[in-house]
Amino acid sequence: MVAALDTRPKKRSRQQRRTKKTRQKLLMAAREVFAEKGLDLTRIDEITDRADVGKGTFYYYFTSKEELINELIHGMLDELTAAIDEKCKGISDLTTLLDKIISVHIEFFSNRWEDFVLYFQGRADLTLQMGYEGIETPFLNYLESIESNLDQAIERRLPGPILRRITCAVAGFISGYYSFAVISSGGEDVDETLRSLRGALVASLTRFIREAAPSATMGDGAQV
Amino acid sequence: MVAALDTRPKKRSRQQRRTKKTRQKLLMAAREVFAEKGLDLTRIDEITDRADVGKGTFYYYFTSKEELINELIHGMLDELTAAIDEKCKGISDLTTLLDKIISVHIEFFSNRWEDFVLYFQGRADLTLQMGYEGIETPFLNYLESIESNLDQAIERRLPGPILRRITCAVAGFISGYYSFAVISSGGEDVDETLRSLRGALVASLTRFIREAAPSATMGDGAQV
DNA sequence: GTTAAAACTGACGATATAGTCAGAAATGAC
DNA sequence: GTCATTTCTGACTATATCGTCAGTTTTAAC
Repeated sequence: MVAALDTRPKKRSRQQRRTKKTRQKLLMAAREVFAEKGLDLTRIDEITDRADVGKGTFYYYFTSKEELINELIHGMLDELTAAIDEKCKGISDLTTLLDKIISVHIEFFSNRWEDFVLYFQGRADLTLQMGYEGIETPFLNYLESIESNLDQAIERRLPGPILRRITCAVAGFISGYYSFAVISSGGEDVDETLRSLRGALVASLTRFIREAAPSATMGDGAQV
Repeated sequence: MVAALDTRPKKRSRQQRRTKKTRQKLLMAAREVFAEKGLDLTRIDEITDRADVGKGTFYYYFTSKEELINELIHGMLDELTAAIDEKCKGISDLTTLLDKIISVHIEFFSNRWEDFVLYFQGRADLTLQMGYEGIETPFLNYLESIESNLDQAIERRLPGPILRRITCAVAGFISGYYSFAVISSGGEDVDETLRSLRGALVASLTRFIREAAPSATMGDGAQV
């Protein structure tokens, strides 16, 4: 009962690899289909077809589409949040920080169109009264990550609600611009387009924060 | 064949009123359900139930859910676009114009949550490869309305692509902020929250445009 | 090789939704 | 009132999707 506890951890590796691979095939297939037809209209059969596994296999790994969506969005946002934390930790200059936050987003979504669709569809789902359960949490974590980094870079401590508004604005600006750029650029060069506006975006966000938090830091030189 | 052309226009008013009312009931019911469950997951029965008409009535007025969605989004965006055109026509000062554009959005969506959901869900749908047909046009009209007003207020003529980028940014910023504010404010005081940031939003957008279009107008005084 | 456990399958029954249609009810014209 | 036209109805059929499960294949352990 106790002795036989770790007989398996290494020898089973073949099976483990197969399991991991199948699971991954399902997740990747789902990401693709979601980007084509949206979360709601995607059918399980379509996912399993694309993953080239039987339908039963899906239910062997997931209990429902909802669980799958949760895992995908959670995974994507956790990764994005981690990237923000890693790249922005300790930056105390606001402009530098904003520049970093934006470039993390650009790099993250670059060549990962499916993930941006997940991000955007997930967010749209949050506007509904009856959306998918459990999506809210990773989005709040994501916001909190941005928020704590901003908090660090703004010397003066701002009241919670104001800081939160600013955070929403920063996150909203980035994704909002991104999404509209998609409509009119036909979807190709969104990264490039965003990249070219990065400087202006940073400058205006810096200004936005100073304006929204009137007494905040003005320490790093002139106003411009 | 020609003489009997306008015998009916006035006398039929009772029936006409009924028709209009029923149609309206269906549209309003759909708006509500869409805001609860999203475009895709809304079933026809749910709309007709809420509108308190038989299911067949839906198909008497619309050929499909897609047509209904088109009409709703088209109507909403046409109204928003018209409001922008009306309120912003002829404003030549960039800051004043941006302030107006933002306040039009705030006023428009104020107490019309269902319309904001339509707006946002519609936009999310545009990120998909296989979304609803015909939604793109009204969104492009909407962008063009903002664009032509911006073009007027920026003294120097900007190259098309750059102007378009700026337009996307303005539209994206507004709706992006709006949508994130919803998540963390619980959905109540979004209007108020946005209103309180309007000044900062205007200032930073002004700056953004000047930054994104380096040689653009600097005529109205200093840099700040 | 044998045996047990884990991974996988796809046909199947249950359920849900779309869209139709023959007829009912309301309205307009007289 | 009658008759014709428009509007409305909800039961019905056809179809699509879900989730299950008895059985097959693969892997691990021996």
